[in-house]
Amino acid sequence: MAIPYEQLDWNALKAFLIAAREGSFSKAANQLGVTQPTLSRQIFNLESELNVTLFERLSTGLKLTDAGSRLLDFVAPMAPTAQNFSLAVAGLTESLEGEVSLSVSEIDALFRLPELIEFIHQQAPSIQLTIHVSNKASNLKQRDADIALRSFRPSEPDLIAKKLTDEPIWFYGTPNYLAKYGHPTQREQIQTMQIIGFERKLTLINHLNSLEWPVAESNFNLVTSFQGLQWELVKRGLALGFFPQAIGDQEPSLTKAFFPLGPVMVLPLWLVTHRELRTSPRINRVFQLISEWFIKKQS
Amino acid sequence: MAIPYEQLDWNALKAFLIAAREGSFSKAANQLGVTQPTLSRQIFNLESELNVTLFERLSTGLKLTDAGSRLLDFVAPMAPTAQNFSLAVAGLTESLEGEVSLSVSEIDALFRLPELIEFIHQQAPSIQLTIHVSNKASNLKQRDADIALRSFRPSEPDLIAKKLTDEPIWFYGTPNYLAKYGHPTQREQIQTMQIIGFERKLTLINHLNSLEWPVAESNFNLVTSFQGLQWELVKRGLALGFFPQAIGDQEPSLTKAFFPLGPVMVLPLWLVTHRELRTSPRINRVFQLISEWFIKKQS
DNA sequence: GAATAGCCATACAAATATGTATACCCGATC
DNA sequence: GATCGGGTATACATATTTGTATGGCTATTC
Repeated sequence: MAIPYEQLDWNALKAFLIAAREGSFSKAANQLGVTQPTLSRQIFNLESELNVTLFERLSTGLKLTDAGSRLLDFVAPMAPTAQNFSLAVAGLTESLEGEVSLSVSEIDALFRLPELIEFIHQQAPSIQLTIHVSNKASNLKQRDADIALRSFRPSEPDLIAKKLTDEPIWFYGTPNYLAKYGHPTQREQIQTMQIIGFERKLTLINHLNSLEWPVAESNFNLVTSFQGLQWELVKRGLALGFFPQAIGDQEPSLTKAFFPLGPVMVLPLWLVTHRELRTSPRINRVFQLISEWFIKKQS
Repeated sequence: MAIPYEQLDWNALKAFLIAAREGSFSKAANQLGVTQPTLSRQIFNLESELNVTLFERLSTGLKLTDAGSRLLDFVAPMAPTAQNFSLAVAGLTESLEGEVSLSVSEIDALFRLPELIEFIHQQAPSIQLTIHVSNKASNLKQRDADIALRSFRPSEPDLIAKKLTDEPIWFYGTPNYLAKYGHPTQREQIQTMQIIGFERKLTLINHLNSLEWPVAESNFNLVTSFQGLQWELVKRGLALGFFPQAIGDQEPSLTKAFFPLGPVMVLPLWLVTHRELRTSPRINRVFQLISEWFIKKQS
């Protein structure tokens, strides 16, 4: 009855292979990084377990038994397999080629990624980028993506995070829309205006109220979570919208509203990745390139 | 730089394989015959050594990383190899087919083996017998043969020995040769007779002297170590010869000399084998058959 | 023949691995 | 929402393995 391979001591099989190759416990022990008595005991234990004498011990070294010779042929292929595994490990940990997945919000995908991807591709052309676009927080722990841009600090202790910037978020509108309301500069003036809303608008309303913006549901007649549509509706002069300053200021048809009051809020932008940053040169490289790009953009 | 396969922990590779297959440390631990914390630590150590994260740990179990998936493909072939090895072990320890080598002296080869081999072949036809004929003691430890018939007890502690019989050794001669010397019955009468000598005849002379046979070099004018020729020369009436009683009595043309004085000496006959008797069904079987044959021959 | 080097096996002390117990997390069910 | 079952990680006690030191054997060299 054959012992299941799960129950076999694979290190003892390795020891058998090396001892047979070297013809000596002393020499094989050197190769294995153990001492001769240890190896002697390991082979003895293997022989006991298998109920087969693998070697005769001579004072001049080892002599394979017939059984030993025969079994050696069966176990020998494990060595090249293990070596191929080790080469694959080295290839994985040392190579800059391969795929890195990046998770970003819709607005970042529309306004930042074109330029950022061009930058990354110039710096590391062998890296394949896969972009996941979602406004939901990517689950990096479950490997939805390797790297994410997020506007909140990650709470998972396993993730690695770097803060890229603090982004002012302003109300933006067309000059015509703002002229229609007299170029408002007081918070109370917002009560007669429209703001593009998200799906969870009660949360948004409460949050703006806590920031002392006296808004109500009547200010949110247009609701969409798709940030690209928000952008287009604001550009058509239908309502105000919230946008990061770095993005809003790039659009000539939009201008900040309530300018003397400053930004509505400030959101952090975090670059997040999972533990593999420490072992994957590719992920590490992309992480660094994104970081550099934001630094450049701020200077 | 790839780690040499000798330095890899093959049991950890096995653990990786099984954990990936089961998708759970708890289940894999069961398969491996260890506990979950042990397996958890083993994989942690492997990840540290390889500098690669193989699994993400979820409270619902394990999720292979990209790296883990990729490396799994490289290490997977080790499992069938190990299983083939285990099957080969089982085949070796359980099979009655295969070769057994037997070492015997010339005289046994000539007079006993024909009948013994026929008996063994009838009882175990799948076993291949290889017969080594030599008057030198076979070195069983060095695997010159699996089993030996010897007229002295083995001194090597590693060998397994069974005493088959105590063989009387007689002087034999033709009736004509004995009549020529008056059918001798006194030890002194041997001084005028010829005895077939071995190559080391001084040792033989000393030994016979110690047994109170008054012989000298002049009694050994014919010397050969080839036992078959000794036999033929004695049958031609040229001299006396020493033969085991069981063999000498089978030859009608020969008769015991000095019969009232009894055998010249008594030599034991041992059946010897190496440790593999305990693990090889074939060797065990041949050992037993030989033993049985001698028992039958004596009754 | 004596000395030396190389080899394997064994006893005892030290180091390492493993098992037990426990805490925490998540998902499913009631 | 509370409970249960399944899962992983960690601390501490226990068991096992390994290293060090030593002895015995053989082959080679002087």
